[in-house]
Amino acid sequence: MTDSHFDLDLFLPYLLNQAAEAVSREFQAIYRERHGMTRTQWRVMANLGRFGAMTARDICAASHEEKTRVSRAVAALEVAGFLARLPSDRDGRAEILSLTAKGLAVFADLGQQALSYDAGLRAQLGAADADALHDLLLRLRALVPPAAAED
Amino acid sequence: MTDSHFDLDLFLPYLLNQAAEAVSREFQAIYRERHGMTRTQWRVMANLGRFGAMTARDICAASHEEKTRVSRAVAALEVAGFLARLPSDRDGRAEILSLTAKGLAVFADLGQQALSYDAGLRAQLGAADADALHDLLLRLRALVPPAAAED
DNA sequence: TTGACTTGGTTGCATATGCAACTAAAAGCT
DNA sequence: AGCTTTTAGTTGCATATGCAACCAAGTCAA
Repeated sequence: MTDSHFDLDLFLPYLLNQAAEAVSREFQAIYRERHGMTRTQWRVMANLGRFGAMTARDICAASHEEKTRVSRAVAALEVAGFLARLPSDRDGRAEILSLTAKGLAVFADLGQQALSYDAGLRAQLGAADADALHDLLLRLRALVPPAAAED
Repeated sequence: MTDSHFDLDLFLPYLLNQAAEAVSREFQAIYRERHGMTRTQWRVMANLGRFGAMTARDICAASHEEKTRVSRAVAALEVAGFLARLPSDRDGRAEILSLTAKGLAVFADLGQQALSYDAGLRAQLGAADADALHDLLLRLRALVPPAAAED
């Protein structure tokens, strides 16, 4: 991006999106075909699988997602029988979410898939470059102020 | 991603999306607020601005986008008076798209915004790291097979 | 020329999402 | 206690998108 004329192909936001879309498209096929799940649903599962029972709010905070998205994903996952809600005894508004046995099985499956997909990606990039990328992405995310929806 | 339990925060596709979304959200505010434009619309403009007159098909090929998306973006941009369609004299199906004077002005504006946004991003990452990121993203995009919709 | 297949582009339909408005429970404050 | 302000979640509405089906112009081959 040295010259004064604009070239999309040198534009970081564009490249980021292209790469993200390309990679996501591939992995999406997995959770979609195997469990009829949407990306947000998969993320919710991933959070519950990793951290155990937590509220929708916690998931929003942990995964930088908007509450509407999470709310709908949770509803769908409940219908699918992957998670259960329990009223919180500390806060009458909140609900404690946790994976059902069925949900745990799905998470185990997708977790494995994710690990191997990720490993494949890193192998193709080379370990050192993959780590560098990982690091850069974290820095980028941190650079940008959080979504307004996170208040 | 060394252990066998899956952690979303170490998952490259997830990080890629987070970073892309964070960055896009910011820049989106610009073309959205200034010209009421959607991301695909902005990309179409960017292609036309950079390459001059071309068909929708060419845009799809150049920007790895799906034809439906491009088709609708073109329709909206035409309504907004940013681009014009001319029947191709070589192919009765194709239409040659080009920016109107108004469209060129918008492109000039957004091009500048993009350049400076990109420069800001690169400055925050540091020139060397920014270049490394740029390179990694291109490699990533190339790694993944193109969308099925591109046939 | 005629018929089969490909290709540029559009449209219908179903779904995911953003945003704003809304409900109900908590917290603060006086 | 009584009142205002947050906060956890949900919902309505408008819009963007994916996918498959579709139309019309081209291409190819006999």
